[in-house]
Amino acid sequence: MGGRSAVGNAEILRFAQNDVRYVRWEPEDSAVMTFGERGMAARRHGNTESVDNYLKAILSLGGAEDRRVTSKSLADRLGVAPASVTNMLQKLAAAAAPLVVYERHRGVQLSATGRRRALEVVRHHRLIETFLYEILDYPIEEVHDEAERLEHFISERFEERIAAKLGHPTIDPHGHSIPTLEGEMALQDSILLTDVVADGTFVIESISDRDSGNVRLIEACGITPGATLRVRTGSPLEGYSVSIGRSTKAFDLSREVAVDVRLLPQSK
Amino acid sequence: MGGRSAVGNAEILRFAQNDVRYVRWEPEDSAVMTFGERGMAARRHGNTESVDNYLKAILSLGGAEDRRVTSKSLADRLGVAPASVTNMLQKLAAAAAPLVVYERHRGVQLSATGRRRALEVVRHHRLIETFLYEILDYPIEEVHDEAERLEHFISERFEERIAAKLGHPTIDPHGHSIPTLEGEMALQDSILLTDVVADGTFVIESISDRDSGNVRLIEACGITPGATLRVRTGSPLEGYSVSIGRSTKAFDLSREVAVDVRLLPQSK
DNA sequence: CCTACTAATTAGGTTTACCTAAATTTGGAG
DNA sequence: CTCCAAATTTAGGTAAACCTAATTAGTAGG
Repeated sequence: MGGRSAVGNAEILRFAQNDVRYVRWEPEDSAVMTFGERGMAARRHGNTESVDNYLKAILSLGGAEDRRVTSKSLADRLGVAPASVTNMLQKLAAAAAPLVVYERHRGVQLSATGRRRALEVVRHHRLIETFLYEILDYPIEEVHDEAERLEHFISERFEERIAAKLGHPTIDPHGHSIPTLEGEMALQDSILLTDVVADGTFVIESISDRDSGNVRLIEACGITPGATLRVRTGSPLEGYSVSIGRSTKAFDLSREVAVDVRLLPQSK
Repeated sequence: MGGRSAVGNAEILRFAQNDVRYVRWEPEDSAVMTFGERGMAARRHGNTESVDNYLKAILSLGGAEDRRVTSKSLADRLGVAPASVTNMLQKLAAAAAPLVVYERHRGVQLSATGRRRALEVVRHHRLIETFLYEILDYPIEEVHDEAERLEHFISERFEERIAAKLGHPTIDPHGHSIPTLEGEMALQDSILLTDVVADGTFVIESISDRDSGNVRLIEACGITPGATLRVRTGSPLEGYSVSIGRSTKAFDLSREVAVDVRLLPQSK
């Protein structure tokens, strides 16, 4: 608890609270209680870990606009064979309370039920990350893997308790917004560092947590959500030269690393 | 935070530290790395959740003396069919680094490797219970179920961090001792409340966490590890009349509830 | 010593979530 | 408008962990 905060600074917090659009969906069929606690395969909320992971992947790949997601992209994201994806999608779509909308050969989207569950898992993930970072003093690059495992197994009570302990945070340590209990997630229109075309100054919105090596590297430069970043683009071979705040020390980031950094236009 | 302590009072703590015998085993074959991270079924440490549960059950039913455990008792404990137990035991015994010693028709015991793993899981369970109770302010009767789920999925880092945060506790909120990182567990020679034959005064050692209803009921009477209990036995129909400390208010406990309470002889 | 009875095992199935290999589709290039 | 390569789907399998039903081993009583 020594000077760490889930929120980088006041600036980004203000932004998050003002410039927000909500994705909402009606709780049409609230219950997913089709399973009968049968063969011990169904877990805590009725979904298996695997199902949860498919839902999360579809949410993430479909983006806020809810684009159709291809089997191939899911297979790549989840590290399974395309045929496995097809099987799973068929099962998810055929269920009594379908979690996805699926048409053979034309991709999937989440159903209302599926999206609700996906956001619940994302909420768990981000609350756990925040908790590990704030309360258990995890190194930032280790929170993702632990959260990825635990997100499937915590109870509602656990979720509620850590949220309370953290003061109901809205942003996780990587700068990602935490969906609410009601399943709403704030959207921010940030851009990738790799999409910056002209030199300029930005506020760091978030860091992708997919590669822990990159996270460590990025944070080691002082690139952390809420900080100010000055970008000098296109300078060396495909890299980005950046400096933090009013520091004169510049860091060169490879394109591969830069793609994990998202920026907001400098507010004023 | 808030006057709660995993250890009932100084008395029991002193007892636990003095009157301790260790169960130790040499780390003959440290590695259980036979699995190849294959079909996604193998988890964090190589064992599946199910395997861990069998090991825990064998440890618990075999007791400190490491008695042979029957298939039937395992089936009852785990809530599975006897045939399933046989299957699993055969698999565990046949592995490259066997987790159990098993002879058909004459029960199982843990191997050195199996016991180490079982104690590790018990350590996780009890640390998590303590953590939920102390840090997340869970009601005592809810810690068991949550720990039962999470114990299989936390990393070494998580274990280490919560242990540190809690000040490396040796006893969980139910009064059970927490195995050390090295796989040693303190043994206390406590007796069941139901084994008390003559009226007397005792120190409450621990409360079984198997039935959350009983836990709530027992703790609601003020029966908590470390407290002093005066027992008046055989009074009503098979029940026990007990009172706490120097209180004059007596509670009647059914035999069914009393079996969940373990006592230490009054120290002096 | 032989018979019940219970415990334990074997045999044969199911479900979940994967995989590989062999069709199919689809969509874009020519 | 045809053809091909990439994307998908179908078909057929595997490994975990269960289950039920049928068989075999122990063991206690007569």
